Order: sequence, then C-alpha cells, then structure tokens
Amino acid sequence: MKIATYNVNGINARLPVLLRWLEATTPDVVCLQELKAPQEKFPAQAIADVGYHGIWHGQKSWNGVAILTRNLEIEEVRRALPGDEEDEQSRYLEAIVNNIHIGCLYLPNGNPAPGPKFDYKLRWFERLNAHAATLLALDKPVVLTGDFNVIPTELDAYKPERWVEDALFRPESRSAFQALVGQGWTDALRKLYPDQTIYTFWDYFRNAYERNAGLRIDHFLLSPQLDGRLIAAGVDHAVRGWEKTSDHAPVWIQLAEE
DNA sequence: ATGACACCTAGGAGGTGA
Repeated sequence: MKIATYNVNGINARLPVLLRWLEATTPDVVCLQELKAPQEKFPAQAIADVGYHGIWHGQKSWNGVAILTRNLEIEEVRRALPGDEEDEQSRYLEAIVNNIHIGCLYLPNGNPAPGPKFDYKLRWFERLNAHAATLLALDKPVVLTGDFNVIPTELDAYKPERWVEDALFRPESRSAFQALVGQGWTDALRKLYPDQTIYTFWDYFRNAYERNAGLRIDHFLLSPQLDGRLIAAGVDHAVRGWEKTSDHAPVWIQLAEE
C-alpha cells in the first residue's frame, strides 16, 4: 500500500498539477495540506473523476487538510487535534484506512520567532505530541504524516546556518520533533536513507529548486507496528519542476500488506 | 542582510507562507 503526503499550497490553484500527479503515481492514500479553500470550494468532482474520494476540513484562505483514497474505505476518526477547543485552524484530520490510523497534519509555521505565532506553534506541537502518545498506546498501525514545518537536523537544510533563527529550525522546534520521534516513532525517509540529502520543499525565490536549495520539512512517522512493513519511500521531486506547482513536492511511502 | 515569489480575498493591496 502506497501512502503519499503533499502540501499543495492552494488546492484550486494546484488542481491541474494535483490531478496529473495522482494519475501518474496512483497512491492508495493521499494526505493533503494547505488547501487554502473553504469546505464548499473543495474540488471533489474533479478529484472523483480521476478515481479518488475522501474527507477534508477546509477553511477560508488558509490551512485546510484532506485525506483521499482510491478504491478503499475511509473512516473519519477526528477533524481537529485535541487539547484546545478554541483553536479554529484546520490543521489536523485523522482517519482509518485499511486498518491503519492515518493522522494528516499541517503544523504551524511559527514565524516570526519569537512571538505569538511561534508560541502557537509550540503549543500546537505540545498537543500533537500528547495526542501522538495516545495513538502509540493503541498498539495499532499508525502513520503521522504531513507538513511538520520542522527541519529536524542540519542534514535537512541547504545552508543550515541560514535557518538557525527561523521557527522551522530553532532549538525549541527541533527538540519538540525529537521528543515526538523519541516516543517510538520511525522517521520513514531517514530510516531508509540515513545519510542522504532529502528535500521536500524548495522556495519559490531565487531559483531555489534549480539550485537544489531545499528543506526537508514534510515527514512520515510510523508506529512500531508499521516499522517492519516499510518497503520503500521517496520524494516525487520532479513535480516541483512542473508549471504552476507548489513549493512542496509530494512524499510517499510503500508499506507491505499485513 | 535583504528581498525575491505565489497563494488568498477582493475588486486594491495587504496578509501569509517558509
């Protein structure tokens, strides 16, 4: 089973690229982030026409997450991260597909740091880590994936020294991510490629993609029940070179059947 | 060190992203 994650940066602006990528790579499950569309503006029909259906939690202008599947049943578990009833931002969606719990997340960017946005990021991270611990306690196959907005290590950034003051790379963000993985999760791409440069995001500015000036900020975390089922993983980086493309590229994993 | 590019909502220009 192939699961993919893709920060589309506006699902309606990205629709031709998304459909082309879906038809070319046919993942079984797709997690999307940054829909930038209200619930009723999700292009469900166009997506159905290429064989996908699913659930989404939209929001006007910003954020928004979706989980799509192809020929599989999808059972929604929750459409918000627990721990703050006041949090209005659509950044988390969780479903069960093929007996796998899938958490699709869009962690806050947090810039400028320090400041209220960075505080929100760290609070959101605390809630994520608390919820992740409850997911591990299920003793079931769980995938946590999406745009974490965290550069885990120096290996994950082109010119890491440029990012030391940035919310994506500040010690608080890195240690929160480290604490999360330390609960017992497997960073799928790092497991398969421990020393390799892997990027999932390239700035629109200054020909960052052409220069391969990227970041690894979109991740797949696997519960111990899935660790042994990881067969392959990768980044569809060529999509980043298409016309009218997102600044992120899709990331995917392949899992063995039970 | 700065600003570059693209998205959104609007119906111009500003907020947000990473």
